[in-house]
Formats: sequence, structure tokens, C-alpha cells
Amino acid sequence: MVDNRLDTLFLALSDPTRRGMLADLKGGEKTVGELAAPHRMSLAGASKHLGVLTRAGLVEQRKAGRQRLCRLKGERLREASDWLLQWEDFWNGRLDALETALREMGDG
Amino acid sequence: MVDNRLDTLFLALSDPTRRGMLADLKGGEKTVGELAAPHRMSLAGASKHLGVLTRAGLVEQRKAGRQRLCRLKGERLREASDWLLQWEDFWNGRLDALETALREMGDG
DNA sequence: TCGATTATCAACCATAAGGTTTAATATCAT
DNA sequence: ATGATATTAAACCTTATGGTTGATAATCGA
Repeated sequence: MVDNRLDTLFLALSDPTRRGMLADLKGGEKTVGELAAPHRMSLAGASKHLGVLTRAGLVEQRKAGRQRLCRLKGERLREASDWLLQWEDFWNGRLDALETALREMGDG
Repeated sequence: MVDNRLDTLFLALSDPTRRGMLADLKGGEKTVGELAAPHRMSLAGASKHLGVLTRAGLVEQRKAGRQRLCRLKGERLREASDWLLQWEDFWNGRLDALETALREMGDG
């Protein structure tokens, strides 16, 4: 049951096919067929992946004749990135979890 | 079939209970029981979530008597963050997908 | 209009995820 | 030693995911 926005986002990003599609979209708009081509799977399968990306707000589609052009929407990627940056201090080694705790006790 | 490192990472982050646990670990080391308490679910369930976090490399456990102390490991969060920062230009509005394509054609 | 192309929908299948409960294991306290 | 505490393991259930194929819908080209 994926209800939270971040759930949907991170779940969408957890599949290599979908991350590949996002990477392909860096080059600009692409049709569903073009996005599907590099991935060894049926067109319908690829279309479902695009559906996941679209519902996660990562991709936007517009009709162009009988094809559908997909483009990247960066805003949601930013939400994910913002969430991750909460922990910048930890991976920078500037803080270790215990240090943080002590510091907060001291400051509070 | 979660084989890729990023798959495991993003999948681990796609659950609100697990993100909550990571947040709780910002305050320093916590036992499994302490991490489980805020989440309305059995201890075994919470333990499984911690297993997911551990296998994703986001959490490390050490034995302390009969309890297990968990602490946050930032490195993997950084991997996820690094991956996301690829798209910084897009969400900053500095580039739009089409622009990028045109620019690359011009530069190449 | 007819057939080919592009994409989605529907139904289905196998497997994984998230949850439960009931053991099992290890450690502490008495 | 015994019993309580802390955690994981096993078995199980339900629902979600990722994939398939075949049908449907919309649009292009001739």
C-alpha cells in the first residue's frame, strides 16, 4: 500500500529499467517505443514502467499523433534528493550518530 | 529480483516505517525494541524492516548483552543522493530536457 | 476505407514484500 | 537452574510487482 509521496517516489526509483528510462530522458523527449527499445521486454511491459514513473510524477506524457512523447519532470527527483540531504552530516563523517545525540543534549 | 545496489537502496527507502527508523537513528544508537516501539506493528515485523535496512547497508548492528544496538550508516545514503544529484540541472529549471538535447547537439 | 503502427488495457502468472503468530535462541536476574 | 527479556527464525497469509500475451483504441499512409 503505497500511500505516501516518498514511498511512490523511491519505489519508482528502485527498478533499473525505470532508472534507465529516466537517464534516457535526459537527452530530451522520447516516445514510448524509443524508451522501450533498449530494455529486453515487451512494449506493454515498458509501458507499465512508464506508467509507474508517470504516477510518481517523474515523467509527463503528451500526445503527438499516434505516439506519446515522454519528458522528464525534475521536481519530484528534487523531493527525493532533499529528503536524502537530511543525512549529509552523517555521510560526510562530520557527525556520527552518537555525537549528534550528545550535541543535541548539550544544545537543548 | 533486487540485484543492483541502487535497487536495494531505493527499495529500502520506499517504506515509511523504514524511513522513520532511519530518522529515529539520527539521535544515536537505538535498540531494536526502541526502534520498533513507535511503529504499530509486531516486534518481529519491525525486526524484519531492520533486516532490510541492514542488508541495504543503511544500518549496522552490534550486540550488547541480549539486545542489539543499531546505528545509522550514512555511506549508502550518499550513494542514493549522488545518483539523484545527476538531475540537479533539471529540477533547478536551469535546463529542460529539450534544451539539454539541443545544447548537446550544438556542443557535440 | 483498409491495413499497418503506436500505445494502452485486461487478464493472467510467478514471485517478492509486508505483515502476522508461534517457536527458537541468547542473555540477564534471581 | 529457572524464568523473564530481547531478538530473530519459520511458516504462513494477503497483496503488490514485474512480466507475459492478446485484445482494444487511436492515428497515419496509401
